[in-house]
Amino acid sequence: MGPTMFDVARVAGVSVKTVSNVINHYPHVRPGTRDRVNKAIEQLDYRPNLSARGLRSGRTGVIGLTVPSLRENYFAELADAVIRAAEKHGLGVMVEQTSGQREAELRAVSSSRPRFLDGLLFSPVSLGQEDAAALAVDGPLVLLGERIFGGPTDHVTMHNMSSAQAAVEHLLEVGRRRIALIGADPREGDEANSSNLRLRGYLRALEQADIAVDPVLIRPTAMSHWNRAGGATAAHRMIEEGVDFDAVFALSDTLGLGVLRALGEEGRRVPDDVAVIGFDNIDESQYSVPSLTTVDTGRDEIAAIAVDRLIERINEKGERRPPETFKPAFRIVRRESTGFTEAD
Amino acid sequence: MGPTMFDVARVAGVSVKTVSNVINHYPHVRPGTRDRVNKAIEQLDYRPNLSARGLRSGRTGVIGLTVPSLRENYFAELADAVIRAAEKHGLGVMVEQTSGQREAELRAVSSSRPRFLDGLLFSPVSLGQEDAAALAVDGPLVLLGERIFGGPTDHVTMHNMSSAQAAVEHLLEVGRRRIALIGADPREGDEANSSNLRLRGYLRALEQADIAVDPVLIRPTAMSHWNRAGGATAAHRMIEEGVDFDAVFALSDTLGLGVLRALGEEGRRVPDDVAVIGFDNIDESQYSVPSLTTVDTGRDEIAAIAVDRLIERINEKGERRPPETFKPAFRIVRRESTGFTEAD
DNA sequence: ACCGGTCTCTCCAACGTTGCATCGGCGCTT
DNA sequence: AAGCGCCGATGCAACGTTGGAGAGACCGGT
Repeated sequence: MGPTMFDVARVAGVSVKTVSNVINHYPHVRPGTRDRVNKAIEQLDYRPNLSARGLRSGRTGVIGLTVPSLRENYFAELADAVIRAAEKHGLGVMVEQTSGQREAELRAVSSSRPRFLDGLLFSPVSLGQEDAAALAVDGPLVLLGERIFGGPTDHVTMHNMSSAQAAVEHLLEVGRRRIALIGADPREGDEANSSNLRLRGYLRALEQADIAVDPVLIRPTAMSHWNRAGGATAAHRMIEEGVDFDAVFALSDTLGLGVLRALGEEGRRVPDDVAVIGFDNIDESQYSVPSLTTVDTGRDEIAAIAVDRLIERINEKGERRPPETFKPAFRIVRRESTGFTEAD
Repeated sequence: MGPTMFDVARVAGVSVKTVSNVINHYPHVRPGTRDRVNKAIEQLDYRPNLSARGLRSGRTGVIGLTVPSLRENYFAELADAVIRAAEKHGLGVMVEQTSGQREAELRAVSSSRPRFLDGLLFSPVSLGQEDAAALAVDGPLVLLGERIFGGPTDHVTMHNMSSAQAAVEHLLEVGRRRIALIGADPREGDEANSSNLRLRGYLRALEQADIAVDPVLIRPTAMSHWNRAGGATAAHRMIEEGVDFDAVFALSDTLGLGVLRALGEEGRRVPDDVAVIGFDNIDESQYSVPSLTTVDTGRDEIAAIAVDRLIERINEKGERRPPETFKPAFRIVRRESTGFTEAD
């Protein structure tokens, strides 16, 4: 066990409380005293014991980030952004994975999670609107994603509908008319999830361009198959069925990368025969062959906002600000898969 | 603030310590008492305060994982594996990123890191053999990767040399003779890092096949450019220089994916004109066009071993086992980029 | 019936830190 | 010169938990 405040106090010739005051930047400490204490801290390589601090003050300086899986590039990059944002505020990040399982997601927000996180950033994929109540408990919580709206917590999401609309408009601009959508929600209903919101943007873009919607172009893919394999399968099947299309709007980049692969295997040239746009702007899309045009949803900003809101909630005393929803700006990143060569 | 042991004790009609005993599976508690306590715990939704436990027992149940960046697929997948392995033992994982910077790496193992992690898994890229001493401090530590050998800690690494040799032998088996190596260390010396160890495997394979080494085929790439862009650049340059080659051994999958892209752009067919093998077996390599043959280095096993060793160190009392090095088995995963269609 | 040992549970103290109360001294106002 | 308020520092208690010691009940062997 390392040195404690007591040791620092002894070396600096002050009381333990004064050491605490210096560390916490309490203003009424004479510069000379402060220096002596800091020198002693350095000399002993003293570091505060976060357990003790957490016990006494109720703060540990650690927040949680709960995502489906770091193997999905989007979430790995989100985690990277969150860790960077948290670090700026001196917070550590404990990462938990749910594999997208309902069980695990419920566990993450409620019981059995030991008490020691100052707050939680939570990106559910299985919990839905009907579980909004489950989020009412358990300390500062900021929600990421679009599974649950109007819940009791702050919520950082993205301009799903308008950015999807812009994506489709981009395909229209490059002259496409038979635009397939890959990644539609295979379930009934119009629950406000990523799929359905982006679908609405697609429909709206077509409507405004006076293009009739052909249901055969709307290709369902369960969220659990929102990966390269799922995208490839969907594209293969569409071709197998003889569907006529000259563009694909993939509802995620990984779906889009799978589509690119399948189109290559089927001998369709991208973008000549088929233009493809993805969604998320993961690092990888920049390096695929061809590179993938996509929607940048402002991931870094999402992370920064989420961390800021969470910190605000953590510091909240009695008066509680009502829950808010935040949506950073998006932009279309034009790349080879829609006929451009330079990004940005 | 939630219920405490005191509340549970009151409801169950026992002492606080008995509650503690039940929670910690102390054997001498009557089943009836245990049930009453468990019922009270459930009823109150009691969860232990890890700060208090950590303060009293010196354990927090959280380990650290320090990697360069989660944006690199290899490390994202490693983090995934570590988190899963740790979860099996009831441990949480706090992830820190260093961006591969020496400063940040030194900070991670030594001062300023607040005391509350039970132990640390550390994967340095900038620290080298000369920094081995810096690792002597600061509690349980298990090293990942091949930057530092013979240090004062346990070390989980991989069969770099023999698996690289096997990779090159695979290329020889499919009839290639002019095998380029992309990702060599541009610096002088033969420090035992990933690059140089894999280079040795390459050299040994050629030697055993009685093929002369052509230095022009050994292409340097700084570790900081071990990504798709770096691989693409290296391949482009090699073609620009008019180098004759019929295979590429990329020292990482991301380098290999960049090579695939560049070869496509240059009109070289893979595997017909050039066979390519990567290293790491990241998820993505399975879905590239063409899919990338690679070396699976046993990432899950690395994570499991590392967590197990770390836990063992954490539980170590006085007698210290001398530091050990572990290397899980590897295997070659044959895919399209060397002329195979089925993985496994 | 007695004794030693085991089982079940309890009491007390301690982990390292910070919130609160307080205290002497100094400078400024009246 | 007395009073007031601020500055700089201190001491004490408390956060929720667990280690250790120990008390009483119970058991089996003699």
